[in-house]
Amino acid sequence: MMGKLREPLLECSLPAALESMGERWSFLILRAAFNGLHHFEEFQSELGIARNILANRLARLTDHGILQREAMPEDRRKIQYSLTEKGAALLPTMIALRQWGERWETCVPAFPILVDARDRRPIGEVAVHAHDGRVLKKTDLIWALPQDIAADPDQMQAAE
Amino acid sequence: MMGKLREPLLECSLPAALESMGERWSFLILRAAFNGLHHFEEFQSELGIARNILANRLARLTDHGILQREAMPEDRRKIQYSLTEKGAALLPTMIALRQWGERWETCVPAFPILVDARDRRPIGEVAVHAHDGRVLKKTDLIWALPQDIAADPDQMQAAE
DNA sequence: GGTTTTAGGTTGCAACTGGAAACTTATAAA
DNA sequence: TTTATAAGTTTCCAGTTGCAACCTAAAACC
Repeated sequence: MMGKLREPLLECSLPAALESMGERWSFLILRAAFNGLHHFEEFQSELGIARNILANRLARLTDHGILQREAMPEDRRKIQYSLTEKGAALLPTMIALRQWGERWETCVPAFPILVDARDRRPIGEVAVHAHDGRVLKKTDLIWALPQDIAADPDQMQAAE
Repeated sequence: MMGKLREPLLECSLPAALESMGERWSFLILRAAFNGLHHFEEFQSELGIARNILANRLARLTDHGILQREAMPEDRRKIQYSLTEKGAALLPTMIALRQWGERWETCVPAFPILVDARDRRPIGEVAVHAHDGRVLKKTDLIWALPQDIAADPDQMQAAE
């Protein structure tokens, strides 16, 4: 990830991502949503978060299109919060952070264990992969300008 | 990620991970470190962060073993901050969050582009993979108890 | 149809956290 | 010896968070 070229540190998408997810509780609320929680009181009692902060975060996550709120038809007092496509797209980030915490902070395997529903085998470690599937480390990455990027063989074939 | 079984929402490794990385600026400082920044003034001028907060975050990240600090031998005023192995292990999390921001927030491809140093081709999307490499979505995941986990074929072979 | 219950919030207030700018300390350069 | 510089500290103020108590609109009960 070294080299002369460097990422512009403040115009990139990471600050944009942190705009919606960088506040305290946001990740924990998101995880609760991934775990099937849907209602204000569920979040409140499971997480032990203050009600005003929870209300604030749910509104913020909804504003950012990460959660969607919908009044339940059978009891219109009940609001169901559920992940949007955009919210669900945070799955790899969340699992990556969880795996990191497991490996480097708690140092105990999570319990219960997250497995592939199809074959009930544990999921792999989230990693950065090359186009061909090799796992890449920090030192394997560099920044490149569009013209320095190797062409996709499929595209080359199509162009021939 | 549904089913009767659910993750204990407050004893898991995610809160532990957020303990060190959940504060404002932590991720941006980490990213700057990945981009080869090493010194207080570099972080300060690149990120525009308040000096006291920067000092606080650098100390916190150092305490948590994510960065290490070392006075440079040629100029002992200069402190070099660099990523530890533990800090470098946050690479997949950071790339995942960046890719998410790129896809769902800024909606423009990052520039410059992160490529594999070996073949200069863009890196893949960070995703959750099954043991055999299939990409898993939220609905493909379930929580399992140790006894419900399918055995690893390699281990089975070894046991036979 | 009037009272009660409940989900999902607000409000008020104390404690904590974040930021800008000035100040400090140790080291190095002139 | 003075001056400059890296890396913080300190001060002060504004904004955010957390907790408890209160509010409100929609069901549910009678």
